[in-house]
Amino acid sequence: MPNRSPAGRSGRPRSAAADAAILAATREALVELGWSKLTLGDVAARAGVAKTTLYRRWSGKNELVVDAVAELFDELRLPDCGCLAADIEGVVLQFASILDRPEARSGLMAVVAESTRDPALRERIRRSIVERQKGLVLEGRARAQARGELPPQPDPDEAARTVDLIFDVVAGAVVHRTLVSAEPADEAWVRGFTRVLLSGLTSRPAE
Amino acid sequence: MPNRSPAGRSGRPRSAAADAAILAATREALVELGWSKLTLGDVAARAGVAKTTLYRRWSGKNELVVDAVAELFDELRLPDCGCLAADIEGVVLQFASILDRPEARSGLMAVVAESTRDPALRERIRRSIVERQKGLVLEGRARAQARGELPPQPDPDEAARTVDLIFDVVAGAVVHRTLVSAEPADEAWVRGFTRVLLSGLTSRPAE
Amino acid sequence: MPNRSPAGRSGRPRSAAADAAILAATREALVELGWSKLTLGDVAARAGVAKTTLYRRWSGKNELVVDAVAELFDELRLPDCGCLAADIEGVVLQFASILDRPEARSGLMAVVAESTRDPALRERIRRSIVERQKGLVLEGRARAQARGELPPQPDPDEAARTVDLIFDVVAGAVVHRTLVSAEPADEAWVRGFTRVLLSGLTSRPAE
Amino acid sequence: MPNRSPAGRSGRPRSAAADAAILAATREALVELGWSKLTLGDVAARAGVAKTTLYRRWSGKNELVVDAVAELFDELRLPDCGCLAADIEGVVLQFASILDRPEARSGLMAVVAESTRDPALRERIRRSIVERQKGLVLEGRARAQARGELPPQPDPDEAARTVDLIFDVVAGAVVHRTLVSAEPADEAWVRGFTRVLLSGLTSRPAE
DNA sequence: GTCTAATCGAGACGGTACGTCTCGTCTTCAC
DNA sequence: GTGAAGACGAGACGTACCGTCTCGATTAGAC
Repeated sequence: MPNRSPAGRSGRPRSAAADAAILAATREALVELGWSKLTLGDVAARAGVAKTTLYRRWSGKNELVVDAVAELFDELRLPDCGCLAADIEGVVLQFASILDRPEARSGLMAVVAESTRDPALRERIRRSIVERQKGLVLEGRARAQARGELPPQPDPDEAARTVDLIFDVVAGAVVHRTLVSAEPADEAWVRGFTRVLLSGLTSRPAE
Repeated sequence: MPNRSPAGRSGRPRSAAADAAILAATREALVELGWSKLTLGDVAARAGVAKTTLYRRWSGKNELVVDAVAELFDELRLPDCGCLAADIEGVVLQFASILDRPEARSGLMAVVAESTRDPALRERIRRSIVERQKGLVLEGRARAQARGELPPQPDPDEAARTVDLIFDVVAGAVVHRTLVSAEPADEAWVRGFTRVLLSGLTSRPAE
Repeated sequence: MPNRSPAGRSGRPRSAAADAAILAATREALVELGWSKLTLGDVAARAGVAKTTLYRRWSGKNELVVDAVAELFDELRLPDCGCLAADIEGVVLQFASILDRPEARSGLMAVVAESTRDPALRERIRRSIVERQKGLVLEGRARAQARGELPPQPDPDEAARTVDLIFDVVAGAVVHRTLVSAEPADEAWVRGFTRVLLSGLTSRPAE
Repeated sequence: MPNRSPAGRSGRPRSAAADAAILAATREALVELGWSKLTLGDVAARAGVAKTTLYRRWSGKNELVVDAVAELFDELRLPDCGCLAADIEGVVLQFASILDRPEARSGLMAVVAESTRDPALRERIRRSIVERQKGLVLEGRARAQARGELPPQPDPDEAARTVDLIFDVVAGAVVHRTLVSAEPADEAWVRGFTRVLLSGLTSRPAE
């Protein structure tokens, strides 16, 4: 994830341990200080690394935090519970539990905010964080269509639009619940959300 | 929105024009510089005001930006198109068009990010921005229930939970579409979103 | 000596105490650390002053040290012992005792070295340090000519050249003895030097 | 002049060409950048040599510059013009012409300044630069005494003191004229200086 | 002809200081 | 008492060098 060495050939190679130490230190500092009080000098000191070493690998705070937060999403897995609703509930709960960690809360929205003015940063976020999540949506939808729980969509454009829509609805709702409304996305909420997502508002609650 | 004068009695009264000039300058600076490069000294200079004057009225960058951005949401109105779907589409489009403005894009997510570590700021955002939007949801739901488009919910706790859920789904989806996916929330997307919201994923598209 | 305030009008005036504290701290640091290890951050800390305050007044290390060292030469006075030789011996001893102080030893040659590439610095040294010393030469020569100890020089150009020459010989010899040869310019040495200066090498020693 | 190889036995021998290239690069950098902006990394790059190679041979900037500047003084020769005044004028003009070269102006005073806090450096300067010049004074004085132009000094201590004094006066005056007064030590000045040195201030000018 | 050990270039490393910037406060003077 | 102006202490910024280190690739003599 960090910048590569320029030529790649001669000279002393970059320490691989430093990368890991820096990312861990970044998450630690996010927890303790939050995004706005996090300084690269402090991160370097926590990692036992010189500032220059950090700047050689990342071009700034934004890029560093994206990489540090992205690793949190590595643990996302699509469960296979046998029915679509349970699968959705499972993955949404995982997502919510990641967003519940302070290093994610502090960092994620901040880099998204910065990305509104920095296309390279937006692309980095997309590659590091968003695409992984979208893959889960794709996989879940395919599995549900195979089971007959969702209607098939033969038109690939239409299918892509639907995946994007589902992704924005799911991720957006969880993020908004967690960070804006600042309420826990707990099991009860996830159950309600899944019902609306699958059946819509106009259906009766299934007591 | 800014802090009130302490005693309120004698001496020269505060310039009312200064408040407006400062908020306008803040939005201008947000457009040009974005959140992270915006400085209060710069805002004061744009507004033709001393830094002291600014700090007397707002306690910091976060509070100032919340107030500056909140004014953008004053124009949100619930249309009355006669049917729930059209009402939703109308208000979502309005919301999307506000989020399309650079002063909102840069500022909104940034203050939300900051608010994860600052309860007072979160409360300010809730009062200035979120409650107004939630009011629209409440009003629209009531109207739809009167029309019979939505099932009634006699239990007030259950009703409040539903309003919160709808709000998180609608606002979250639009924000995610606009800022994270960085795609326009245009009419086509809004129509698809409204269909899912009302009918759920399991229903067949209404070709 | 430090830079003046730009407009000179409104706003908080610069602290006069800060100037004195900074110059004193500079001399202290010169004694402890020497020129090359002296840092402006350290000087600011010793003076109980922010780095910005220091940089607002001086444009860099060179200018600051010139001013700090220049104050040491304020105490130079031309004695009036009744005869030229004694007057010269007196003033040279004073000069030597200043050059014996570590804050002068460390700083003076360093700024002279820097001034070889910086005309503005050279001019600052001339105004702050050199002219004062040259004034003593002028005064002493006039007094000696009045006493008949030195031949009169009616041609003003020739007179100016002679003053410059004397100045370079006296100051150069003391500086070279003190800093390059690193031997003390004590009374015995000063006596020998004065004899050569007045009578030349070809004369016999006056035992 | 550079450090010797440690053991001296087997393994690849040090490149002799590198020494010369480094010293030449040092003088080049002194001319272009001056002492304070000269960096060892830059010198190494100019010499086409790795920083390691440079540090293996010299322990720091001071030592390197002393050696680089010392080579400039190799060309100093005592002329034999038949009379003391002409000999002095000749050697002083040579000295002045060396001090007129930018690589000497920038470097010489700087290392002298550093040497006030570094006895090892002072000793290196003495061995590399000062002793050579003092030898010329010794030689010239012996020649002048043989010719009867200077009085003999049978006491060796007294003789040594006189040599030191002459050396400080001559070298100090030229250095001060060149670097502090920043005026050229041209023929006219040298003639005036020599007259004062030999005959003293109290003698009448020999029109 | 190996072997072998010090050399070479390149460049990353932990440090430290740089000079600039912004912060939020304080001090002065004019209205 | 407010307002513009601007100095103040504080501290992070990103860069530049420092002098050291770790690499892989030469080299010259010793075997």
